[in-house]
Amino acid sequence: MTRPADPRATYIAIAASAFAAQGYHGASLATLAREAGVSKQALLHFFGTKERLYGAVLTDLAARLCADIEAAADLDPAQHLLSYFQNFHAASAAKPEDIRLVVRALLDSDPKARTWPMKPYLERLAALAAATPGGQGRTEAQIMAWLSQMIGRTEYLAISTPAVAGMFGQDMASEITAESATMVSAEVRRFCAGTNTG
Amino acid sequence: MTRPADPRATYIAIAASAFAAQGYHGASLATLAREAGVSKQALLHFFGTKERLYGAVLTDLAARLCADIEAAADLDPAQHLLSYFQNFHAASAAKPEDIRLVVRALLDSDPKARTWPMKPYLERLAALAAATPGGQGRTEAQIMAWLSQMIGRTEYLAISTPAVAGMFGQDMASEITAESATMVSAEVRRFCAGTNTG
DNA sequence: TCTCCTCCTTACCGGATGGTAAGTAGCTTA
DNA sequence: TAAGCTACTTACCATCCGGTAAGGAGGAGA
Repeated sequence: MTRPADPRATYIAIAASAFAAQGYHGASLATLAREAGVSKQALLHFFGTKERLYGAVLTDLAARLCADIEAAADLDPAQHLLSYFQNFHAASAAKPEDIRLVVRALLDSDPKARTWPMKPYLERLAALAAATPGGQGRTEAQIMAWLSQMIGRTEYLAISTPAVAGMFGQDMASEITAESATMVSAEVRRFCAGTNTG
Repeated sequence: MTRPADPRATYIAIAASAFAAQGYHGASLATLAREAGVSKQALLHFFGTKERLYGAVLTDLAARLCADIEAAADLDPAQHLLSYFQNFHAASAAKPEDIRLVVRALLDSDPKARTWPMKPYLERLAALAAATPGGQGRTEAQIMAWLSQMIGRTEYLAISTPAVAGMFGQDMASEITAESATMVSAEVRRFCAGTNTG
C-alpha cells in the first residue's frame, strides 16, 4: 500500500466528505479511518482528537471559500460580485458537499467560545458588495442582510435539492436549479444597479 | 411527581427541541429521558425505537407548518402569501427551533425509501403562489424556484443568526434580521405584482 | 374480586465510541 | 552507526449507545 504524499490533507478531505454527509456526531473516527485505509490512530496522530480534526476541516473549508472569491479579482466590483455568485451557485449545485458542511457548522456552532473561520469570507464579500454602485447608498446592515439572503437562497437550494428530487422528480429539481441560477444573477444585477431591493 | 396529561405529545416536544439543538445523532435517548424526567424506557414504550421517535417529531413539525399557512386563509391569495411569509420570517427569527429541525432533516434526508412529510406544505404554498396575479405567467418550476429562494433566505437567516451575532455582535444581528424582514415583504410584493424576478 | 390496560420502572446486554499506551518500520541527520 | 523523526500499528480501556426482558403501580371494566 502506497502512502499518500500529504497524509494530513488527504485525511482532511476524507473527513470533510464524511462530516458533510453524516454530520459531526454521525461520522465516527473508525469509519473515517476505514475509508482512508488506515487505523484510527493514524488520524489521532495528526489531529489529537476528533474535535480538532473537525476544526481542521472547517479551517480548510473557509480557506477554500475565501480563495473562490479572488478567482475573478481582476474585474470591476459589480462584475466581480456577479461572477462570484454565478460560480457559487453553479458550484453549490454541482458539488453540494462544501455547502452541507457550512450549514452543519452553522447548526452546530456554539455562540460563545468559538473562533469564526467564516468571518473573513463574509467581510470580503461585504467589502466587495459595498464597492459596487448599488452598495454606495446602503448601510452595512443592509448589505449584510442582502448578502445573507443571497448566500441563504443558494445554499438552501443545494441542500434541499435531494429532497425536492425525491418529492417531485429529478427533472423538476434540475429545472428549479436552472431557474434559480437566473434569479440569482438577476438579483445581483439589481443590487449593483442600486435598485431598492428592500 | 405528577404525570403529564398527554405524555406522548410532551415527549415529542422535548425530543423536537433536543433534535433541533443537537441533531439526530447528537441527541441520545438517555438525555431526552433525563430532560423529560422519566426513564429511557418511557420513551421506547411510546415510540419503539429512536428512529420512530424522530419520525413522530418530523410528522408533528410538518403538521404545524401546514397549519401556519391556513392562519390567514380568509385573505385573497396575494395578501395571504404576503401575510404568510411575514409571519414565517418573524416566527423563524423569534423561535428558530422548528427551522433548525427542518434544515437538519434536509441534511439527513435519504433521497430514497423515505416519506416526505413536507411535501403537502410545499404543494400548498405553490398553489397559493400560483393563484396570485404574479403566479399566472410563470411555470411550475419558476414558482417552485421562487418559493425555494424565499424559504431558503428566511431559514438561512434563522440558523445563521447565532453565528452572525458571535461574529459581529448582537446589535448587528438584530439589524440584519430587521432589514431581512423588509426585503422579504418587498420580494413577495414584487412576485405577486408579476414583475419578473428572474 | 379478578383481569386487563396504560404507563411506566430497574436490570441488563452486545456493540460502538473516543481516547490512551506502547511499540515499530523506514527514512534522515549527525 | 547511532540517534531521532515521521507515520503509522496493535492492544486495550472506560464510557455510552440503542434496545430487550421482566415486572409493577394504579385505574377501568366485567
